[in-house]
Amino acid sequence: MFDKIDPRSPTPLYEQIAGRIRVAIAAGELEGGHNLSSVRQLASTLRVNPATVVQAYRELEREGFVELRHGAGTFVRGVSEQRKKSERVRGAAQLVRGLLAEAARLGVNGEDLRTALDHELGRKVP
Amino acid sequence: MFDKIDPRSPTPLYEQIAGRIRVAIAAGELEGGHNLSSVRQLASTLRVNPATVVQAYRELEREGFVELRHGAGTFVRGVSEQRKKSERVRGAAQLVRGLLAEAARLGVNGEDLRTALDHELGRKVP
DNA sequence: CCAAGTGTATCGTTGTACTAATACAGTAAG
DNA sequence: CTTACTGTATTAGTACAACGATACACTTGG
Repeated sequence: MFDKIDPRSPTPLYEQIAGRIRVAIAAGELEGGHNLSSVRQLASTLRVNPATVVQAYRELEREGFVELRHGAGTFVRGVSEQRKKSERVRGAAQLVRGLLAEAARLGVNGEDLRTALDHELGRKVP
Repeated sequence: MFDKIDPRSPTPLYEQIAGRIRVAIAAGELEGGHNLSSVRQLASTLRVNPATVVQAYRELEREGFVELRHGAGTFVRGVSEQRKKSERVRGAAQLVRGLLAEAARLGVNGEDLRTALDHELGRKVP
């Protein structure tokens, strides 16, 4: 899962790490109860400091994707399909609000955004 | 135009300044050729360092909204309605691509985004 | 119980964004 | 020309995020 991680990328290491795991969970590749690599183990694999892995795990914990158990390990949280969907909707709403704020800042209206989104989505799934 | 500017806001001062002017231009309140306040003048008005105003003007220049003329002043660029629209479309597309990248990072799919966008827009313009 | 594993907490170094200070260079009206 | 205005460039200080180093505390299998 972690063949390529780029230390020179503008996106922080811990974000890259969290990102991989996040999508793996969201895609169902990692099921609830799965025991993730330990902090030191993953850090060693990635040639990264353990604290950086911890930061990634903490972010995933705040988002409700994993659970850190002191002395035991880090485990993927089991979430129902129902919950998964509502979480996706909540996440989407938050993203869209950010988008609208940014758009207002640039003088771009909502209709332009809808058109652009349809255009981008249409390209991917025609 | 600059009654309230917040030094304690998380958004940088120069972004706040650029934002006001940007929307004013996009909304047509400032027409092409209009001479903006000088760097020092605006800085004095806002109780801010001139270099901060310069940074705002530079950002607007990169985006093609204004033109800085050494020794003369800073002027609003005249842009045709056609160009304005295409610029808006370009800006919207860029924003949406960023949104999609962020969404992928979080495991949110495009359909969820479209639903969320429609929802948010529907609330504002029912 | 205890040893080897796990996460936790704290601190220091580094890099970068933001803001300011100050000296420089072009323009144009008188 | 001169002067009073414009933008330009360089530098410094501050704040904060990212990353790493190291010592601590909990859990579990033997």
